[in-house]
Amino acid sequence: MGHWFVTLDASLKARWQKAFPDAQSSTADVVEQHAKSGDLVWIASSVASWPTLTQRLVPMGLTVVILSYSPHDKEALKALDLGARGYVHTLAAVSVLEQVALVVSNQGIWVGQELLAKVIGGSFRALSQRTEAPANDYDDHLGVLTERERGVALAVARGATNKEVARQLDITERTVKAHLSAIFRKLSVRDRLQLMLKLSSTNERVVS
Amino acid sequence: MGHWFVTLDASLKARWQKAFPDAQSSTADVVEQHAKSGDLVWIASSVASWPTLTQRLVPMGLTVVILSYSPHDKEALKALDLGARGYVHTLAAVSVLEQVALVVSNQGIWVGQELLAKVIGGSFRALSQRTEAPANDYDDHLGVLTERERGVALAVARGATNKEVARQLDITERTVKAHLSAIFRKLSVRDRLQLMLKLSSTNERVVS
DNA sequence: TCTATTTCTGTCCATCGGTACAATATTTTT
DNA sequence: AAAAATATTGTACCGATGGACAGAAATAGA
Repeated sequence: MGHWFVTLDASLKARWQKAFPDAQSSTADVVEQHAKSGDLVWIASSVASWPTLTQRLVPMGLTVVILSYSPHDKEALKALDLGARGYVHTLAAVSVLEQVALVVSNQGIWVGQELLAKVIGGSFRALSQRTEAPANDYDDHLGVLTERERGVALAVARGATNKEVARQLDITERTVKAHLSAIFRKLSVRDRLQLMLKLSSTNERVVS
Repeated sequence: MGHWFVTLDASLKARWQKAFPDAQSSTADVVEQHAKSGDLVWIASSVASWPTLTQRLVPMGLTVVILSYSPHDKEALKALDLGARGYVHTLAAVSVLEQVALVVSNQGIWVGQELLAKVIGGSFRALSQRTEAPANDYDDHLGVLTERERGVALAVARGATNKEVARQLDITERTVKAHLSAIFRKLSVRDRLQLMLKLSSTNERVVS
């Protein structure tokens, strides 16, 4: 199994070479063309194209780990969502990187404990609601919305612009506005900011 | 690193003293006032106020483990959601308690394997990374801002419009815009929505 | 004292966001 | 079948937002 490093920061390469002496540091293109199935690819999130790169590499059978200088849950979730199998601090100790390599190359997923706790906590709400409370906080806010409106509301709650929502749902921006007007009226909020607050207050899952 | 025990059950104290001879058994108030950052606090779930106590202790930099006579998934998830880092049976073997202490005091999370398997379907590994530099998340995001910029950022994160912020801080709308421009640049966000997300993601306090 | 930082303000302008009028087609309910 | 709800798109209007140029006063540090 080979290791590949993708970064713009030259100072990182020395660090990584130390952790994995037989690793190769290269560009996105080179990795895409020469990496073999099963190889492990470490990508710095400072590489702007890391999401698309991840999306391309994962289907090729490569294992991707994202490294971030300022790890945060949202980016971690995005990384996992795109198929990455690990999310670590760029400056994690070499011993940690070795452990990460071990875990992810054996079908494991490596993620920080804060995120893990949140994921578990979020699942808890979903589970407990189904088992004992049919009327849940999901319905409290989003239940009055139609399926389509829910989709728009969630996209907006993630910070998307109207244009982005339109692209995501493959409808025109005008339609997004129409749905939003209905959402605002039904939920009694004045704009997308208040909508965001309303949803995030009781429905953390919108970020995942 | 000190150990603190919070319980109403006197019989537990002897047990815990055996596991951790240098530990202190005391009340919630005492712990809150004397425990130091990094200390490990064991709380029996028979203490009715354990959720609120956990919520107060975690932000203080304390590591919290909840002990339950009748462990169940729902309570465990609630504990984790509140920031506890471990959930164990009150009568777990002393050797187990020692392992728990080792894991949680090294940034790990301890939960029963049944729960872990149930919630995450076996795809996650309960390994954890030690994220160095535990600069708190407040400074992570807002530390680079000036005092005034922080005020503007927090107001906007609560969903206020520029006009409202201007009124609140008794400055012109133009000044609010100037501060916002600086905030966006410093925090690398494109607009107030992303700012909102960035702040609420790791700093729940701003929205509450 | 000089400099850098911070705070506050101005105008202009392009874009975004939301509403007010719409209309049409599809699906669901009665 | 008729009615209601849902999903879609259009034009026009206007306030909100954010950047592009600014400038000026106060404060803190060297």
